[in-house]
This record gives sequence, structure tokens and C-alpha cells, in this order.
Amino acid sequence: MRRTKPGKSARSQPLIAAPVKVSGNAPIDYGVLRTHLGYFLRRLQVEIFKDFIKTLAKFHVRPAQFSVLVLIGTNPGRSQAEIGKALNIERARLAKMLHELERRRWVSRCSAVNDGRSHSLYLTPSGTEKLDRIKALAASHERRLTARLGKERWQKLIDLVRDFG
Amino acid sequence: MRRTKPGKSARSQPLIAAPVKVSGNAPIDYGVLRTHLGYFLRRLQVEIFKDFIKTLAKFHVRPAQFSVLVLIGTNPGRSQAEIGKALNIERARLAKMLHELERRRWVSRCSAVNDGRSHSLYLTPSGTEKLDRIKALAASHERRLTARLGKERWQKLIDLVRDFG
DNA sequence: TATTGTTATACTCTATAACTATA
DNA sequence: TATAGTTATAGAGTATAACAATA
Repeated sequence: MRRTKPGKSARSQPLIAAPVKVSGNAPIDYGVLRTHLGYFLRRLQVEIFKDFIKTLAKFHVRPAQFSVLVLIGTNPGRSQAEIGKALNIERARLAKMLHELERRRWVSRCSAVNDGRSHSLYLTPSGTEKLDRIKALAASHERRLTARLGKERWQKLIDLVRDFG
Repeated sequence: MRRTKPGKSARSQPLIAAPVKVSGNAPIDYGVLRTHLGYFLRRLQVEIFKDFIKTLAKFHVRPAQFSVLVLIGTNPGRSQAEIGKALNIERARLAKMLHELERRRWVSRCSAVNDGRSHSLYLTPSGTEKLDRIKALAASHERRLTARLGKERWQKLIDLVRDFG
């Protein structure tokens, strides 16, 4: 269904036709977008995650899953509410994610002794072993990123975004 | 070595929750996550977008739509391929987005004179007027962000992430 | 053959709401 | 009443593939 026939909606045409502006010649002007920090932060973050996701793909681990596994490994016995709050992951989403990690036998959940509603989270031995190898891959990703940005730039950036308190 | 300046410039609030102390328990240890720049970039970007999305909600404009409108406004007559490439938006997704913007009569598409496959993109007068008001809102968001981060930190960050490619 | 735009599907992530069981 | 976890839905964004029209 072609809806743009030549000669229609001439009102929106520029009054002066651009002379010979062939596609791809003149660079795109980003306009006010250049004043928006959020835009560039997102572009960079997406670019970084592209390599990160590819790096962890062989273990079928997504970035959010990685962060959950790391926090469970470093903070065994914590509840879903605590892990979720620390990572800013909705409890509904975390519940679904943990089902998958439990299905893989990487994570185990036990009823908390002091609160029947809570589940205490632990890595299984298998999960611990897998996470160690995944961490090694993640570290290789970070080395690539550091090399790409330059050590100094990487350090400046992480200092600026890590400790805002 | 720079000491803390006693100026009135309000210390920026923490954007990323520092290790959260939950119910009298020990704070969460982020472990190796603290070595991953991508993690903190994403946390900060999501936090920033939260305000941005809320700010533009009254016009029912999403961040990606905003970036497309800005680029069409600043670069009238460019094709979907050019706009999409500049913003790193898949052509399939951009096509769907442009259908919506065309439905609102903010954007018009004409067959390119030199290439029958391409569509030249323009803002309609209505779209131009809307975008001006949306830009004003976006600017107010950026002022809030600058105040929140502190002018100096905001400037350092945008200098580091702008033109990373 | 390659490119432009379109349509379609699948998956991740976010944001809700409603529900249960416990406190 | 409030909290912890579960289930469900809806929407945005990303990544594909297949297709028609055009180069």
C-alpha cells in the first residue's frame, strides 16, 4: 500500500529544494539532542551491552541475570525483596527470573526461618562453578571495554557514575 | 588536591542507591558488579529516562520518538534509512514509529525524487509547533538533571560520553 | 544483487494489577 | 493493614526473517 505519491502533501515540502544533497553526503545534525546527557548515556550503554550480551551468550545469561547471580553469590541467604531492591528489579520480574535460574539448578530457595513469607536465596555448587566461569567472561568484556575507551576515560567515567552519594 | 568547596551548590543527590541497608541487616555487597561500567551506566540512564519519560508523557512522546522528531526537524528531507542509521534505530522499528507520527499528522513522507525506494521525511507545521513545545519540556528535564548532578559533574559526563564512537 | 521500506514473530525489560499467604 | 512472593497483562525496545519495489 503506497501512500506517498509524488505531488501530494506539497505543503510540507521545503520551499527551496536542496540543491544536490545526495544521500549520505551531508552529515546528520543532531540538533538539541547534543544537549541531552541521557541520550548519549543510553547510546553508550546499549553499545557496551551489545558486547556484554554477546560475551555471556554461550551461558545463556542476560545482564540482569548476571547481576542477580553476582549478588546472590556475594550475599547468600538474602531474600528476593532485598536482592530486587538493591538491583532495582521489580519483584514480579525477579520471581520469574529466579524460576528460570532454579530450573537450571544454579539457584536454590529456602523458606526463611524468621519469616514464612521470605525466600532465602543461595547459589548451588553448580551455580557457583558456573558463575565463576561467567565472571571470567565478564572480566574479559570489561578489559575489551577499557581498551576501547582508554584506561583513563574508563576510570573517569566509572568514578563519575559509581559513587554519586 | 581539591578539598570540598563550601559553596552553596547543593551536593548532588545519589542517583544510584548506595548499598541498601534492609531491615537492620548488613548492606548488600555488589561484588564484582562494582567493576562493571556498563552496569552503572545503565542504572544512571534508566534513572534519567524515568524523569524524561514522565516529562514528555503529556504529549505521549517516548524518548526514541523525541530523537526522531528532533532529527527530522533539523534535517528535513532525509530518508528513513539515514535517520535510522544516525539514531541506531532498526528500520523495521522506525517504519512502525513513523506510521504513528504520520497518523498524528506530525510527520509527512514523500517519495524521494532521486530514489523511488526512499521516503523523504518532513515535519508538518503542526509537528513543528508540537516539537517546539516538546523541546521546551525536554530542556526543563535537562535543567533538573543538571541541578541534580551538579553543573560540573553534568558537564564532565556529557563531555565523556558525547562522540564516543 | 543490493537497498529501502514494510510486515511479522520472538524475546527482554518495565510497569501494573490482582491474588495468596504470611506478618 | 502491610509485606513477600506469584501470576497475568500490556507496552516499549531489540533482533530477526521474509517480502515487494526499486536501484
